[in-house]
Amino acid sequence: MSPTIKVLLAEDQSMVREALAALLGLEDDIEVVAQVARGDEVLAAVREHGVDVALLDIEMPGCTGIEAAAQVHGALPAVKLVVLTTFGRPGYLRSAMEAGADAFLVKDAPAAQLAAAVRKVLAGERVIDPTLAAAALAEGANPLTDREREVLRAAADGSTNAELAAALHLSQGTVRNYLSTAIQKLAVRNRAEAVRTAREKGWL
Amino acid sequence: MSPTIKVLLAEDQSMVREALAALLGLEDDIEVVAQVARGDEVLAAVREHGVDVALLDIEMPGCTGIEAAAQVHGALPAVKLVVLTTFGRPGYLRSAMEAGADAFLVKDAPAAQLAAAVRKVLAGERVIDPTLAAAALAEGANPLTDREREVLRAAADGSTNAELAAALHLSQGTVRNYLSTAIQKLAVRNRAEAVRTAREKGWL
DNA sequence: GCTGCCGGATGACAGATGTCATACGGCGAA
DNA sequence: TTCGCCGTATGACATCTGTCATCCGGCAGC
Repeated sequence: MSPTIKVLLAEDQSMVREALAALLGLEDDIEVVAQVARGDEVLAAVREHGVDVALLDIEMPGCTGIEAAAQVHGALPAVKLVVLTTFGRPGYLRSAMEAGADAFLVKDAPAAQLAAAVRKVLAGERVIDPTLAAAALAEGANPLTDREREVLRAAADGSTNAELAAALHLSQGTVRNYLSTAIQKLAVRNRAEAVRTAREKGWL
Repeated sequence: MSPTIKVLLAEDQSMVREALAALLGLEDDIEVVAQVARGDEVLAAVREHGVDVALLDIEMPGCTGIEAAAQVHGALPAVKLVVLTTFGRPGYLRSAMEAGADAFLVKDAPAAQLAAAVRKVLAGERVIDPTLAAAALAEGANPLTDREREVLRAAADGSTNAELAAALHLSQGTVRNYLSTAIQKLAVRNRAEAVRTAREKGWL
């Protein structure tokens, strides 16, 4: 009856990407018309191929799937967006939704949900794992300020205060202040734990 | 001519696992006869289904794909082992080979290499990315002692010296000594960097 | 039987990190 | 307009971390 659904797949690991394409290729009503390996190639590819639904992994070089989703949503609001991720972090779900995503799937969900989600978003539905949705709501919003987040992100690789200060054009004392407040807000005891929990919650 | 190749797929993320199954299902001479999501279910499944080739992801609950490979290699040496991983860490390659793996593939290699590797290992070949092999050789062996590795692994989540000491039944001073030697061996400047580089090299 | 290395420990010291009080300009909400 | 928060900064202080020298018992290799 209706023409096939044109899907774009954005995922950096070729093997996974092509495997997902094979999976979707088994569906009669779905056609993978484009594949990209970088977040910053998504928008152009969506435009070029007249994509109906974009399937976006979060962790990608160039820019994240969430940023790509925001770009597509801004430029072509009719395109449906499915965000697909390894990590079921509530903060990711929240950001994805704010970026205009229509569905949020974790990669350890059954494969059948992928094609199902594609059809549902095209029908105007939103697809979100209820457990994750609950977790996202229960956890509340990111308590970190922009600067705190930046400093924490920069500190994630084990850089010292002096290096952070140089990299962010701040004084060492200020760096310590930000880390200190971040540590308190996250209710942890040092920067390493702060990085860890912020990551887990998708707040980084 | 020859009967189909019986393959087992071990990978914890359902969506990826089933997608890889779909991919391999497109090949006439390959049949995915078993899928497991945990490392500790591999050996039993290999036995039960008379598997020819086991495809093992490294990061899995239960036990790692490398440990699973060692088990299978010990119990059923005729079974060919393909280790598949997200991270092309030279240390992983080294451990995989020591565990008896016949092939080592990274997930960002083209999908076609998967079926190709399955056929090659069955023909007695070994399949290893030459760049990775070079990196593994260039890097040398893991310089960390068992204890240093344990302490570093335990320190990875940001635990303080006191917690590490308690968890590992050591004195705080000893914990600091191990971390200090690990930091020197890895040529870095603090425990966070040590964790980071040890992870990168697959030495953790 | 030495010589090394590993696991384990102590003490001392320097430098890094975390906390707190305090300050100032800007900006948004009440 | 006043209050509060953010970004930025300083100084002082306590604690944590990293380094080093030194020690012990055990065990492997020469």
